[in-house]
Amino acid sequence: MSSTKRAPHSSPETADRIRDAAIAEFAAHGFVKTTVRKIATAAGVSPGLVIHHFGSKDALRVACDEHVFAQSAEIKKENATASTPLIAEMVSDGPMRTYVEYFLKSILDPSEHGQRFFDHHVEVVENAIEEGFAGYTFRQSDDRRARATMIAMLSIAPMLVEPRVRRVLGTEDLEGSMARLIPHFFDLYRNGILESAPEGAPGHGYGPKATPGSPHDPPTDESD
Amino acid sequence: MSSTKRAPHSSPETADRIRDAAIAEFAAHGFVKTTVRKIATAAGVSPGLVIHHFGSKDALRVACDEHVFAQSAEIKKENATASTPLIAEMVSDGPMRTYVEYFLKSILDPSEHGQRFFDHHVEVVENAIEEGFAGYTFRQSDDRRARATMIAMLSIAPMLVEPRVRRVLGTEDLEGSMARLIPHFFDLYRNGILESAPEGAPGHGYGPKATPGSPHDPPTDESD
DNA sequence: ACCTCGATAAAACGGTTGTTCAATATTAAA
DNA sequence: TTTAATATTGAACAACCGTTTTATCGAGGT
Repeated sequence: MSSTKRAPHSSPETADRIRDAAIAEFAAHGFVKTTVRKIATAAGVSPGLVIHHFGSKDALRVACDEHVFAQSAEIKKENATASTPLIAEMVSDGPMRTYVEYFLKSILDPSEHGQRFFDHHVEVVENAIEEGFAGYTFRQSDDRRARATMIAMLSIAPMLVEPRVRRVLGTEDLEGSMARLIPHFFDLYRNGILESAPEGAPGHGYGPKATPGSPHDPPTDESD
Repeated sequence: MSSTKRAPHSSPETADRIRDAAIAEFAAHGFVKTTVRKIATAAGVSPGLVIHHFGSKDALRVACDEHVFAQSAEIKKENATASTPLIAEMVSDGPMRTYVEYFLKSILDPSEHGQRFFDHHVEVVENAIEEGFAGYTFRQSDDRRARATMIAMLSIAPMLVEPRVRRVLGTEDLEGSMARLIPHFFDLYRNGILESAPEGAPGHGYGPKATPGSPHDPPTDESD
């Protein structure tokens, strides 16, 4: 028994090629605009074969989700002991950048898939806040979850609107935009951006008469 | 000569009703997912009438762009002398909130329309940085444009990912999520979030060996 | 050799899309 | 009242969507 049951006909990695083409298309144009026919053309196969291998467009998306999740986890693991900083890994070209864009498209799409990605990202950030990250330590807060959520938002916001930033700053690619913005983010993280607050200004609240009932018992976390 | 040439038949504000329905649909579901038929149903007319009044779906979008831009400018003007803080105006229900969501959907859509919105927003923020805003003053920077771009990003990021934040924090609506997050944003703006940096850490740069050529002559804006 | 089975392509199917067309209704002007 | 013009509808159109069907081909097992 030779036990190789698959690949009776031609290439056995055709399904992988279709999946990779789908990931690239989804990452570039989102899920609604990407059609099965475009994926098939990009993979060099017929539209029917895409369905044959994955059952449906939605099932193909699930397969892409799992592959992106697993692969980016592996890249992160390799990167933990490597010399490349992971922020540079995200910005520079390569598979990780495609995965990040896939991840962003998932978050923006109002479907269940993206929620998993975002939940996981907040969890990662929450750990980074407590244990430090790349030598940096963070000021803690009573409401750890909300603080981690805010920082998670800060970390994905630049890539979400980078195509717009490009035109405002005159930069030509993601690396250029980031090189221009990152100094300001570091300055924000270290020193804040406010120079002075109006007299009698509270540490938070929208303004004078906002949130009359304090709806969710917001923790007072003014550290000093 | 009575000079009223329009409205020979029934309601003359039918076109306005169609436009408002389109704005609501675009703001809620984006441009790709919104169909002419859904707009027509929401406005209580036939699909053909939508095209009759605006020519095409894209031309309708242009009309919506202009209306949203003009109306939100007017609301801002009214708000400048009113008691309601404009952040509360954005978060609370009402027409402004729909316009903000329309604005966000435009930014995310890779079309020319959203760029105008983002450019304008950065300009508004740049003015606010120089002249102060609601009693707050901001630390300045050499690269004013990049700093304004960063702050503009920070101001729209929370609403971009709020649907995801909802599930992470257990909040039930936009107001609840913001009430939970805003204290942390104020803390970030006033004090930053870093407690300590690794020894020999520069004020910026991705990490140890990043940006070897200093590609865009980033301004050194460490204020102190 | 035969048989089976999965990979694959080509075509077709039903549904939805944006848009057009023909017909009707209604009002302003003559 | 007649006429011209526009608002409005309902049906139809071509294009495209995801999916199904049909048929062909080739490799393995027996």
